[in-house]
Amino acid sequence: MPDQITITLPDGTRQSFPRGVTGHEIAASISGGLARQALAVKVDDQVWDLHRPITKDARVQILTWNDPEGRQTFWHSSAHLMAEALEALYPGVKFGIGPAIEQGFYYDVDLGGRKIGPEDLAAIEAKMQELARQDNRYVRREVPKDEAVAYFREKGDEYKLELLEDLRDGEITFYTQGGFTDLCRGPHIPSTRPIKAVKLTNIAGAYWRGDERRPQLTRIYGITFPKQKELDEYLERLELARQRDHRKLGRELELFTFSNKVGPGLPMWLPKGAVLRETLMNFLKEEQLKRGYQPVVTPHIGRLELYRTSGHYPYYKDSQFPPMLLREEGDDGEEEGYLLKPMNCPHHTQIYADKLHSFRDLPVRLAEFGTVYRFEQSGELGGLTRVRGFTQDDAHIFCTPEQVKDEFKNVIDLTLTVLRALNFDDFKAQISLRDPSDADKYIGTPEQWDAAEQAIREAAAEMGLEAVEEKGEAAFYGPKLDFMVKDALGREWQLGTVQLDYNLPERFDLTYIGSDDKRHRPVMIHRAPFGSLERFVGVLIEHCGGNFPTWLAPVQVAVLPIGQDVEAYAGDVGARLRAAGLRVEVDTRNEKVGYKIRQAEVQKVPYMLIVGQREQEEGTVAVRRHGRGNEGAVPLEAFLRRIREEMAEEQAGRRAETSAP
RNA sequence: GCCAACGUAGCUCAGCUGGUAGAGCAGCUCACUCGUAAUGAGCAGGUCACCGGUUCAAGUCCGGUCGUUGGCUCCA
Repeated sequence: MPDQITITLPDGTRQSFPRGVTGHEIAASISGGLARQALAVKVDDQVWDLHRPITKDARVQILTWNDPEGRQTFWHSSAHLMAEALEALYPGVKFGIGPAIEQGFYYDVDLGGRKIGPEDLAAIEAKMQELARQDNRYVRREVPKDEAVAYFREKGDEYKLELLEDLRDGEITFYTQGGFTDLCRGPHIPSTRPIKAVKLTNIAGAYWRGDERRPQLTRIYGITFPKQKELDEYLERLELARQRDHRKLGRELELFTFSNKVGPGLPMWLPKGAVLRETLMNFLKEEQLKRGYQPVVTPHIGRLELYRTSGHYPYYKDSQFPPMLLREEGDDGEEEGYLLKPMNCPHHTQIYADKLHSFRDLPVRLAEFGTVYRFEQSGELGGLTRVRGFTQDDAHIFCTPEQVKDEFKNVIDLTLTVLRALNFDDFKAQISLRDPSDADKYIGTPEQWDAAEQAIREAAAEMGLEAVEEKGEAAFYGPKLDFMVKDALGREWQLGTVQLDYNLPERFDLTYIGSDDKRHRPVMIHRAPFGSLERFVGVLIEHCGGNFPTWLAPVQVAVLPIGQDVEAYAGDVGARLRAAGLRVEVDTRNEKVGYKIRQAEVQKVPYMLIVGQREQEEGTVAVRRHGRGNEGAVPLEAFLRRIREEMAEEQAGRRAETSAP
């Protein structure tokens, strides 16, 4: 064996190093700065400790704080540091698992009957910082299984013992830093020193191994940074997120509300929120008409038999409101009654089945803003993003297998139109494919699936839509294309969805007559560009921080007379704008104009028109754009042209005009 | 559904180790008639989420219920 190995760096350069070289040594050979910043090293596709010897040819990348995997390693090591602090403060504490997460880390611990609350976190943080300053190295050690078992048996940590049961001898490693040793696969950063800023963010209960029959452990969440400044920035971002929280803005802007008396998870739209919602719906209705959709309307309930046929009842009984029973179990052993609809598709199949369809009729596109009710688990409810009653911008397309690709293109075009009109520039498309190793799970033939998956792929490509493919993510009844949207704070939400369905046409025995004069099975496509109006508006509020594009703003123009002597003129301005189709409020309250401006600014009204004697004499309005301040007086007609033009451009997605928050 | 924290006026929040509630904003009234982010004064507003217990006495302590939030689990 040669004593030299070849290391390939990310830029493609190859260098020879002595066998057993460490990531740290490679970093040092590149630059002293890199060696100081290095947290871990990626060897081929695995992240390793910086001081672990590399013994064969490999691709090597030095990981720093700037690499996601570097931060993960940093946070994983921070979890160990927190565990060390907990052991110091609460002797006898037992440990579950303590991984890094997207933003920070947590550790599940058993405090043995002791309780800790948010007030204890500061002490733990202080202890962590004290320990971090000791600059203790994270030392990796391979441990025989019996020795590992003996260690945790002695320590009395049954959780680690259970974890050990699943591990094979020879694959077990311990990591020790300072006085704390943990069963851990690693990797870790070289020492505790880089952990400078510590914030423990939350305490929550979590079952051991996610199993509700197992003991409940205390999960402590935290995040750490190499610099205090970065922690400060992180906390600032969190504060910003709170400012944009749709629940807070929804109340402040009077968009929606909840009432205990109505019930949890059942949102009510206030007048301003309802305007917003209707404006969105009208926009989509127009776009759908352009694309060959036909509106339909169906009732809010359906017979249980309908949902037995569709397969939704009783299979999804747990997440449905209990049925309205007319008859308990009858002779056939089945109850009879009605169900509040959890989906619109069964109703739509019956509209399709209302008449005999020729292949010449297809595709049939049935669209409805259908309100559905699902009994989400109480712990899942939250704001508008998870509710029990919501309206889907639902449509079902019945088509031939050959038409699937064009229909997907049509829907992609529609969805992109919607996203552009709302300034969602940063979205992700995901094609969910079947898991080829589990063919039995799926309805339809492999040939059908291959064709459908290929059709979706091609549709996305031809529409210029970059989509990631996820194998095994498809539903049992068909592949799908989902749109995930990031809000302004980088959180990801699934909104729009397009799903192919082989199942329902089969279950409802839907047919069309082909050119061969025989009956054929149509394919069904479920699609919803918004997904649910409720969730979509919730995400939209957070995306724009309540500063809606002008075409959507509940109040588009506030007319603010300076004194009572110009109220008549203000009223006239308001009337003319309203006649032009704008949503206008005229503020004739007996207040100073500064106060009225503040009110309109706080309510995030896009345009304020201040009118006084001067404007009245000249037939002008003094325009003030939300967040920007006074822009001077213009004739009312000029303002009307401006705002109309702006809204048209916004809807076409040509302008990303958002006023300052 | 499970765990934890929380629940005081429409909103945001005070209320120490138990001694029957307080501010700001919003609302109403009055005065001021005002030129680009809060005019002043006054008034009114609470079964302290609900139910039960401990106590001479409960917003405060204990138990339960409901709700909210954060997690866990689930999501046609």
